[in-house]
Amino acid sequence: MAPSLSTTSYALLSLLVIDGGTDEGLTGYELKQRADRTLRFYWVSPAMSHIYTELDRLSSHAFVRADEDTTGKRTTKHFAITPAGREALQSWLHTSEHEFPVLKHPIALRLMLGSMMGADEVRAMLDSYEEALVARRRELEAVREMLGDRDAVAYPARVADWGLAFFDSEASTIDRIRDSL
Amino acid sequence: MAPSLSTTSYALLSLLVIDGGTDEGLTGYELKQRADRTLRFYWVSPAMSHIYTELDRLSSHAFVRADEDTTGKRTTKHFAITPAGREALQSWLHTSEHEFPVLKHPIALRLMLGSMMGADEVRAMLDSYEEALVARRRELEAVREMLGDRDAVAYPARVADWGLAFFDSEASTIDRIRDSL
DNA sequence: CCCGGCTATTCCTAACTGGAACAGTATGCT
DNA sequence: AGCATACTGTTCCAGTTAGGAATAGCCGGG
Repeated sequence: MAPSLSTTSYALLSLLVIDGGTDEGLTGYELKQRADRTLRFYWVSPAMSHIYTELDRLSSHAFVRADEDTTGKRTTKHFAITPAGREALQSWLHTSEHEFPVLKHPIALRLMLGSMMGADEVRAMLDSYEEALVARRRELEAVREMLGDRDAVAYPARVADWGLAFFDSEASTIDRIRDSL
Repeated sequence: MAPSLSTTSYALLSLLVIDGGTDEGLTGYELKQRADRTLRFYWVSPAMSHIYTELDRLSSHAFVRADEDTTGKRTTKHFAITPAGREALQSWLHTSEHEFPVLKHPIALRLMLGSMMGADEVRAMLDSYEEALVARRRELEAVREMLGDRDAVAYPARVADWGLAFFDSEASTIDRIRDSL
């Protein structure tokens, strides 16, 4: 029955619910910006090309409606979620198969070969990861602050807190490993 | 100069250093088993077909040597890292940009839409994630125990500890979110 | 008016997944 | 010994996901 879409498809659909629910939908470009701002913290930031192919797919299932805007010389498309799309999202939320998170951690991968690097280089690597982590945390903090404690966005706020906790856990792991060298 | 390989290529190369360093190399099949046991905790567990294509690629760069075993009726190939391969791995460790970790978190993604699910269903989802987390943690604990506190595997042990810390952080986040519902 | 940066989309290629198909090997049972 | 079964090992194919570059209109300031 329900066509099996990829998780990223549903992620985009959920962006259309959260960010594009009120007005007349978002362009692929805008969707990319929303994804870069929030989705990337707990999923991926899909490539532009990927977003457009997913939108085509969603469109073919009538889960999104594509409104062409031909006012200028260029026709741009605004995508909005349809009732069928909301239904599909609902039934996906209810399915009990919850996949386990996947962590692709290049730093841990390199740390595995620490003996080929030497303690100094390992320390330098951890330092630069810590810096990147601080920067990334600040970006997420900004998102978190924008959410505030409004009831309407209580769940997104919880997800943001989750991300912050992850960053903090990473930071303290870095400290512990550095001390162990 | 250095042909740019994917991170997964280097990950497989590092498995050949760690697991296949002493004897005469590993088969693609064995490599898959090693990957399933350790690599998946901080990177991915590549599909068999992917492993073989990467081995072909590594072979074409002479970073691995393919020894054909024709003793039985079937010829199997054992792959061992070459000095050139070690060099490539070294220079990857030293030179390349350290990408930021990517976390693909289906549970967080669904939690985002918690208001479409209702508190009970959210709780159920968190419960089942917690269970999966406990199981996964146990598997990693087993790996960690096998490593012990031998100096030779001090770095892999640190990576395993990192993974355990991540699981613990996830568990406590689940608790906190459940309390907030 | 033209230059640079933003908006918007498309195309091409590479990375990666999953499944099926095929075949040899080791084991344990009757 | 014969046989079933599970494990080992490899290849092929079809599809999905991802990244980069190319293209082009839009929009403000000097």
